[in-house]
Amino acid sequence: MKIAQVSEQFGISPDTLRYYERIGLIAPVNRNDSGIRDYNEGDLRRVEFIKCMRSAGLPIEVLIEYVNFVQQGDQTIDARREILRQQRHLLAARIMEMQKTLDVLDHKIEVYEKAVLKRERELMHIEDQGE
Amino acid sequence: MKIAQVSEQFGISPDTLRYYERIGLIAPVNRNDSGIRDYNEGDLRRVEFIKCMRSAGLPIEVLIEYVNFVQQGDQTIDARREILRQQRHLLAARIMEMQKTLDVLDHKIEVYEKAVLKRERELMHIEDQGE
DNA sequence: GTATCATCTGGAGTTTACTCCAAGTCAAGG
DNA sequence: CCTTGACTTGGAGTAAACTCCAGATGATAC
Repeated sequence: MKIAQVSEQFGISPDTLRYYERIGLIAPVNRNDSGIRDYNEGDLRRVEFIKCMRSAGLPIEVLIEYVNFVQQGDQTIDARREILRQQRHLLAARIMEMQKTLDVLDHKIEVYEKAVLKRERELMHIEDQGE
Repeated sequence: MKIAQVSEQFGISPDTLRYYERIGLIAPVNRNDSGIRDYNEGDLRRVEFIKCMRSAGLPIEVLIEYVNFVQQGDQTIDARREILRQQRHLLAARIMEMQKTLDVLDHKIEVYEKAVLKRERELMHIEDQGE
């Protein structure tokens, strides 16, 4: 699969895909005879994983460390699991914080809606008086 | 309340607090005779609100627009509510995306834990044979 | 009264994560 | 054969949000 299609499929620009490869976030992708990237299934799975993690805000640096460990084989399983655990922890905390903010927003929106209703009632009142 | 205490209370550096004021994210804070900031209750509430919104990732630009509307008084209530609604929508979407990633992480961690158990069982097996 | 400390300002520097660009190569269509 | 278009590279540029700094000032501790 060529880079344009991968870009399409995951909503990541070709520039970003090449950038990820350059910095070692995605292992080097196979090329065809003329040096053009041809993503295989493994590449696609890796891209999808990175897309998922990045969309939740996991830092590139941490992900590079993780994929480096993956490439070093089974003796790094403990280290990898620790990275994932730590990131899971941070992510859960961020979700909770965002949920709090969501509640605050909901409350504020509600207040604004009441304010609008109140103003509308007042306007009607003025019209009533006007009639 | 002086800037160092505010910084302490909200976990925002003095530099950031001054920066927020400079860019109009927080209204100018009152100063004492020697020109030093003295945050009053209103200031503190505004700082807390900004802290909350920023911690959930709402862009500074949007928040500046919002606080500008607040300063323009009641005729901007509709606009303000619309900003909050839109940001609420975006935030909810981000939370859902992060929740998905959290699930993926949990699954991967579980797999790693099984892998470790498997390896441990194998090691024990080898020891059994060794005995 | 002087040394230290917190604060002030405007401006420059940093970090993270892309994003864009120029110049070059290759394959296919007319 | 020539043009068009997708792809390549290395490197430069950008955006957002801080973060740091130098130089000045004013207050506080001894």
